[in-house]
Amino acid sequence: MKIATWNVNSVNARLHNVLAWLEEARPDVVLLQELKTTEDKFPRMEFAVAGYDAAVFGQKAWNGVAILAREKITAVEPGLPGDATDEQARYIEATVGHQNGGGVRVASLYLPNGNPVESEKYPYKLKWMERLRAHAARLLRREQPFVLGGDYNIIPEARDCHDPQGWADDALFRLESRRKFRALLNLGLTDALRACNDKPEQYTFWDYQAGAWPRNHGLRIDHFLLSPQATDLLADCAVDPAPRGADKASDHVPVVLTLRQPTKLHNI
DNA sequence: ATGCCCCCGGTTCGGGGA
Repeated sequence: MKIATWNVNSVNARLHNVLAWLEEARPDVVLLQELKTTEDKFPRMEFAVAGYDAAVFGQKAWNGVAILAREKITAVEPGLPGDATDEQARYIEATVGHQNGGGVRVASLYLPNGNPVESEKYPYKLKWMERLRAHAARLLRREQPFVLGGDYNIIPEARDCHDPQGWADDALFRLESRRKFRALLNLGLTDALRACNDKPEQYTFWDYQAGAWPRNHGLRIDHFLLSPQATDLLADCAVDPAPRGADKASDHVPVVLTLRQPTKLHNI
């Protein structure tokens, strides 16, 4: 099963880029972030024609997350638990396939940016990360495969940034943010890319400004975190930088996770 | 130190992104 995550920076502005990539990469599941539209304006029909069912948690102009899948999507839960007053559409979770026979629980998440750090946006980011940790802890008690994929807005380590010193005080890289990310890993979750690939410059984002893409001034901020049961199925995880070079590109590129079928485990 | 670029809503500029 191929699962991709991609912050598309407006699903309607990016529709042709996304459809072209789906046809080429043919993932089974796609976790989308930054839809920048409401559910009624989501291009559901265009994705259906391409072979994908969709679960959408949208919002006018900002945020918005979705799950696309070739298989049936069930048990959809929009919103991250832990704060009934949170109106930002940044989390959607669902089951793809049959949970008891090769299916997997997946979440598409768009973690708050948190800049500027002296504003109320930074404590909102940190609290959101605490809510994510509490929710992940509950999911772990099910002892089943799950995948938390999305734009985490966290640079985990210096090798994941073109200029670590320049980003030292930024909400994406300051120690307080990275400590919260490590707390997620410390639950027993696995950063899938780093389980497969130890190389630097595995960037997933390049700013539109200042020639960041041609200069390769990137960040690795889009991640897949896997439960132990999903990690046991991990076959591969890799960034696909090619879409960043297209016309009208998103500033993020897809990360692709490949899981083995769980039934294969019985033959080991 | 700031803006560069790109998207949205809603009008030709402001807010937000990272």
